Amino acid sequence: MAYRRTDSVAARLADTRRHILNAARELVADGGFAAAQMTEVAKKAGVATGTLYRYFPSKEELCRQVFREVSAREMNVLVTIAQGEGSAAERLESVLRTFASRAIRGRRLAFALLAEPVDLGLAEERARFRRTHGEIFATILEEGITSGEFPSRDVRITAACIAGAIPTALIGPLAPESHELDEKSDKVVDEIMQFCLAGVGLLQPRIKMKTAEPRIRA
Amino acid sequence: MAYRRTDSVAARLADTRRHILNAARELVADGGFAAAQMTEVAKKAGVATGTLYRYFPSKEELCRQVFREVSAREMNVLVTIAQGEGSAAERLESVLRTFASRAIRGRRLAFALLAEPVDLGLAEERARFRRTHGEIFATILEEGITSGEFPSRDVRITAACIAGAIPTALIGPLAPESHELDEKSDKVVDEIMQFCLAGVGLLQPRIKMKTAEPRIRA
DNA sequence: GACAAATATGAATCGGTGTTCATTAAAATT
DNA sequence: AATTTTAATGAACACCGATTCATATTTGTC
Repeated sequence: MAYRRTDSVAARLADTRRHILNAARELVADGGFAAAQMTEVAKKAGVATGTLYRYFPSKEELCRQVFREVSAREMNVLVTIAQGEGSAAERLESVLRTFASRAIRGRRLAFALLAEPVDLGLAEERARFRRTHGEIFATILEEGITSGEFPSRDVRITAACIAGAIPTALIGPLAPESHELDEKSDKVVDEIMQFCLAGVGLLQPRIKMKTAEPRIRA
Repeated sequence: MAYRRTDSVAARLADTRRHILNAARELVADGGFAAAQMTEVAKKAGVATGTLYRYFPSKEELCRQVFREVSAREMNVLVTIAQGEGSAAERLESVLRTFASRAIRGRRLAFALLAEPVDLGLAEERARFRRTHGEIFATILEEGITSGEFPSRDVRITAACIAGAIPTALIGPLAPESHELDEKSDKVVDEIMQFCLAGVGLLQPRIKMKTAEPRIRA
């Protein structure tokens, strides 16, 4: 009779796969994707390099997977807020603040996702990531326009502007070394939000300065 | 007696150097920096690969030089406008429109400068490029705030927002293949400007829709 | 024209990483 | 226990473009 994959084996395989992904993510989290070399990933995961290729067809796919997992977490947070309670303006405000302040907290990872020089494959994932951000913003904008909270605009373009403005404004401060943000971060976030909210044409951009920071861990 | 470099030789050397830079720039202009391989540059410039290394210490330096030349041209255009006649609001408007519409015209080159995945060395040049954009915007903003045209803001952060918003909003459309812009470009530019001008808090953002396009070639 | 110095050449080399694969170990079936 | 199938190993390999360097050519002096 032929060989049959036992549950316990399947579990161990899944476990190894997780280990590999976690190892890769940790490397990325403190050295960027540049630090995610196959040898290092293998070492950190406690497997041989060849083993990596039993779980992922190539380095590119492994990295993409890491990118997707990390970015999916961020996007879920934003989507939850975007689809939650409150007026469009309130939700936009909350989404923007969350985006920015989470990026600041998870600096290195955020830098890797948003700004680190990466190769073609990852650049593609990054583009997807940006596009999704844009869609989240665009949805809220549409609702806000419908409800009369915002003036009429091309929501795609406006959303793209927001999706570009936030990371760029954060990048100087986001650079792996800079600790400049540890004190001024609130101010930076407020300033960015003011720009974006005014940009969409929100008429009373009174920013709630004392909103509690999002409590989900990075 | 010792050898002495003749004028005619000096001229020829300078000429070769130019040829190399031009060849590289042309490759970048229609294939991005990825297409600027030393072999290709040499072929296009009509010299041997080894010769390249008599003029530039490394590929990185050659590419940086190309980046600087191309970006300097763009920045000069913007600086000229920024330091020109008119109210801060008018100049900001003009700078933004020029930035965006020039990027659209020189699509491939703009994409290479602003968005193409590049290696560390070029990423550094790109960061410098962005920073300079920011400074140009920031200067105008400061003047506008002083003159009372804009509300008071942190000009560095606001400028960074603008410097990020424009390229990102253009990127989808800027991607090498997309011809989507050939028709809609005016609309896209207007929409981006509306966002940015509103973002800085310009109170009457009546955009001059019929401003002549800048006439300097890309 | 002869000699020396500078310049150009391009095939061969090098370097760094991702990937492979012959071999070994582990797990499942009879 | 023997046999077969799957999983893991890691040293060797492959790749690919940047870089080098021994050689040839051109230019400058006497």
